[in-house]
Amino acid sequence: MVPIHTTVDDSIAEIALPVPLRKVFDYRIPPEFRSFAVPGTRVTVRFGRQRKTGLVVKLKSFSAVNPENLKSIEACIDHKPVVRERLFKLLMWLADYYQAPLGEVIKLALPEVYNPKTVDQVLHYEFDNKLDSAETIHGLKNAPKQKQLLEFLLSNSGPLDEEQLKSFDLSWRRAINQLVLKGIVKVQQTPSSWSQFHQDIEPSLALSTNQQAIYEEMLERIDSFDVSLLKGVTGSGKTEIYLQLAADVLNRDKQVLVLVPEIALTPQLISRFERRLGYKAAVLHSSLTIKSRRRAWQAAATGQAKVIIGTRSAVFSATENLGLIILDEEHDMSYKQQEGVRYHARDVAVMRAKFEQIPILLGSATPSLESLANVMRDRYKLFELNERIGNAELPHIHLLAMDQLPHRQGLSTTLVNAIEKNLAQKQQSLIFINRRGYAPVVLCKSCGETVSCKRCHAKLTYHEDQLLRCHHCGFEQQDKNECGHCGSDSLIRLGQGTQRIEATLKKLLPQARIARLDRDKVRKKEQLEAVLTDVSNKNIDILVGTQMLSKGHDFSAVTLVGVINADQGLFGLDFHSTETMVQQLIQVSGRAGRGEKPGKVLIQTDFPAHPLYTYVRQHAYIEFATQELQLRQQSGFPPYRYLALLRASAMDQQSPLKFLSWIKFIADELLDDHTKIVIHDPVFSPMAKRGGRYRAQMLITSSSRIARGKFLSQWIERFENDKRTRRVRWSIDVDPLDLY
DNA sequence: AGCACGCCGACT
DNA sequence: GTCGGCGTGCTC
Repeated sequence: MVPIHTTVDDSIAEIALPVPLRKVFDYRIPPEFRSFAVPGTRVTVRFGRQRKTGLVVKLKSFSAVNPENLKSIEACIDHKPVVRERLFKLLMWLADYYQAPLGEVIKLALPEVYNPKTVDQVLHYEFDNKLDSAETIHGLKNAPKQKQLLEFLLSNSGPLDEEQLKSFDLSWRRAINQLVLKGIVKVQQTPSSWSQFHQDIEPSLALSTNQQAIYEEMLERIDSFDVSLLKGVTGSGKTEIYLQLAADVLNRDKQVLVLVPEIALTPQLISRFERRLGYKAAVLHSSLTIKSRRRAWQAAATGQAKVIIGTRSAVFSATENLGLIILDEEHDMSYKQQEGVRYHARDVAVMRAKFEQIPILLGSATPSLESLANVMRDRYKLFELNERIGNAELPHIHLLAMDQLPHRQGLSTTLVNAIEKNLAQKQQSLIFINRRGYAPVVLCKSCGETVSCKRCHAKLTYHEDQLLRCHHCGFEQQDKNECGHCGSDSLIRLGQGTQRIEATLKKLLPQARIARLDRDKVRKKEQLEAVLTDVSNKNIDILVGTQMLSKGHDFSAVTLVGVINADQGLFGLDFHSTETMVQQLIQVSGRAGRGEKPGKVLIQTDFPAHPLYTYVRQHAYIEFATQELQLRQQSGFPPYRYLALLRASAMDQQSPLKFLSWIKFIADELLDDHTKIVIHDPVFSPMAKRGGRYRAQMLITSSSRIARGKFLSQWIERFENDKRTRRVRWSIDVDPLDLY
């Protein structure tokens, strides 16, 4: 056969566009753009009748699309790739693994990429020195704000950037714009600069023998892909190992990426890394302003920022020369995105380390069962720090059998007495309860009905501000005196939330300074900081809160921890709930007695004989995990089988189930071999109605990750474009954590 | 997701 | 008569 000779000219580009379509689109590259339109650069294209910014994924010479239908790239935005190859590979892996459209993944990971206006520029403002300053200031006597701002500007030599002006006054922009309009102040655009170094540096601490051994072994693995799992009880000095390892990587002129759970990203943590490592950290998290996020992102991407600290989505930050990833509290569920592209930042971080050929360090006092299973499979290397630094001992954990103890309003007298004694000794106590609000149930005594949400199958929680709130959809209504069913006025508020516990404690211990920490109290980050500062300055004796309390905050002076209502996790619906419960109990216990004085933990329970509490009491986490892993294996749950959950919702009750039954039928046709993939029957979700929509779901389990991936993409392709699909809202969750 | 086309109801 | 509701179809 005569070979067909054709020129490979790479005149076609595959473009990823920010649309929820599981494909890339082919466009012709006009000759004048050939040198610019390379993978990782942004281009403008006509898409249907719209104009869109897209990212070049790859080049090719032929397209399967009819040449008449091919459009051309309109313009190139960049002169060099904004997403470099390794990161790009990671995003493509992610789109494939989580069954998400590539364009969506790019939008999620790099929200700025699709904004064509993204430029690395900062505005600087300067007094126009052709004018006479004294005269100009006098002329502004009727505009005090502008006058003040101008004086501030003049008191500094040279131009000031937006950050600096913000420090003068939060409403600076209005005034400066006026000054610019009047021609008093000149604006300049200059490339943003990043001041790399942090001023005051703290020396490193001496490592214990154990820490030193771990550190040295990790150091040997610093030049290649390697996953280390550092299991260290609270107060055992995990962070010191992070810091010293990070310092070594920085000395090799490489960057360090530090990932933490959302709630743990506090100024204290950032400043600790900065002071110890000597570099200013680029901080990335979801609630930053676009401008400061862009600055930090740019600093990381250009390699100016050596230390990058962030939450979940920071796992995607572009880097110049990444040398190490540290992921703290690796068991924390907030690493899993629970909407849209449902990725798990821990798993993505490990993949990223693999693509970058660098080590990754996962740390936790209570490692996830997935990670421990990976240790058993020899994929991760386990390091353990089982003792606390210095003289600190692990806290003593006692169970309070609620059926045998007098109690009122959910508080046993034993616990109250212990708090009181602690208070008398001027020591702090922490009370942990996993429920917000005042009372989780409002019940009519005469007809037995409870007040529930109109939009969800859930009971409304009574809050102190006389409002009944739904904790699932945000619905609120005024508290009323009459029962909606029988009209009687005998409504009672049952059960305890954080607010009622706080109120009861205030009544019982009027001399105590009590604070509360939950989502209602601390809506904003600053409020959280304020409470934490109050606690560490010893302005608070008793802190009542939800699991927010268990996340990484160092309350060094707390010597007593009380846990109310710990039993919820014992009979949870999820395969995951016992793991989470034990982790939470051990994590809150870890808040007790990190300083000189020993800590005490009191757990109120109705089931003191339950075996889970034995593990908790003995701090036997690894033993618990080993046992639990056996159960997971026997019952066919992760990490031994791989799951995917298909969810569907609609305004009417029947459509979601109908849809799922239909796609199950398609799946059964697709699968000739049922040994590797099992599709469960569609069922209503445990909370069948939420936010006004009816929900159903279907679980898929597989013994093979690869088989699951192949099946899912074939399956989705079959049903996603069918008009029956459009009657429902559907989503796929690969490796789901919540099965509801 | 957007955006258009298209076919039905209730308004100046 | 037409303004606008959202069902359906398409985007290289």
